[in-house]
Amino acid sequence: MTVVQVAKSKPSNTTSCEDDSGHPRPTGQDQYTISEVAAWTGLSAHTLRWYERIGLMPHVDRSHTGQRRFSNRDLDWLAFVGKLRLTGMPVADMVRYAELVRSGDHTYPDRQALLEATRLDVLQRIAELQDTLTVLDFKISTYAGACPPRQERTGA
Amino acid sequence: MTVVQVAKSKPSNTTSCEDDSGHPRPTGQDQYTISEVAAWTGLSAHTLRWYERIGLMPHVDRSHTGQRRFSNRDLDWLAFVGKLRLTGMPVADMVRYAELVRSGDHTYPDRQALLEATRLDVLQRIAELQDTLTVLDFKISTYAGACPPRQERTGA
DNA sequence: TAAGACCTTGGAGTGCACTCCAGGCAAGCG
DNA sequence: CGCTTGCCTGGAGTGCACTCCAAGGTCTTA
Repeated sequence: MTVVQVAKSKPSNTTSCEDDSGHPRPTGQDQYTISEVAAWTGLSAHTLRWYERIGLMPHVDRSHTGQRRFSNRDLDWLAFVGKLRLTGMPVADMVRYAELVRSGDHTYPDRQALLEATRLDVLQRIAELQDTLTVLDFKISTYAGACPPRQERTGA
Repeated sequence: MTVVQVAKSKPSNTTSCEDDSGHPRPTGQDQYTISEVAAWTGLSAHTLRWYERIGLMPHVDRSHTGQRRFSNRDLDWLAFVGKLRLTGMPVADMVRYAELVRSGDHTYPDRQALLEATRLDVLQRIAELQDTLTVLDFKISTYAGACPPRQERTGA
């Protein structure tokens, strides 16, 4: 039934306290133009500016002429936001999380709660998807000729 | 993608060649008003009418006064559509599938191809979600106090 | 120094999937 | 009979997440 497995928590080779925020970036620099970041993240430059405007990005550095210069830290944040986005979290909630981060260390419990709620959502969505997979596989097998669905009785 | 909301549907344990399109429905009848169907599917009456309008539903029977009377077959179809919706398939694609069904048996290969493509999407989405789970678990573990992230270096 | 690619802004526009509204018909009840 | 509840229609409105535009400044390469 083509199961893809649920919720294995991370393989975790790096379980140390040190995170990996310093890993090498595209150009090896710490200054990226908006189009470089767009290419790297897959987001459009429009979207990156929009993220900043709505408070989903910390304030991005500017060159002396006012152009954005993204740092590696910004890229890390964007990568994380990309993960949150994949979970289906609404942008408004991501903004809320960003606000918590900006508010300082005393928001740790709130942030943890938010991520845990998200985690539960993800778990549920995975379960739903696996359920659809079962249905899909069944339908596909009927179309595969093993069992021609006379008259499309289920309507599908 | 952002798949939102559910619409819990029948468990459907029968996996034989015989489909289960005749199993007992809420009231045991074969005639349901739009509000009964809305309650049962979790969709709004508005949405059900809209589905019919855009061609996502086969033509629904009407009472002598023109009110919709949904059949068990309609409910089956709706349950399947709910599954497709959970996969994140755009409504336009579901309509396309519905058109194939209406076109007759010679569209089996197309339908199969469509479902197989969807299946692959689902597999990929599950993989993505499991990936986000890894990230989420790691973040949560840092907030859990085992290892307070000094200075929020990763930005999260 | 000039062309052309790239960046800036606020605000307007887009596409999707609903969601609601106005105005009206129909059935059941006291 | 009037009242309430439920349903009908076409079309307009909503919320989200972008996406694009106009008008202009900047950077790079020839």
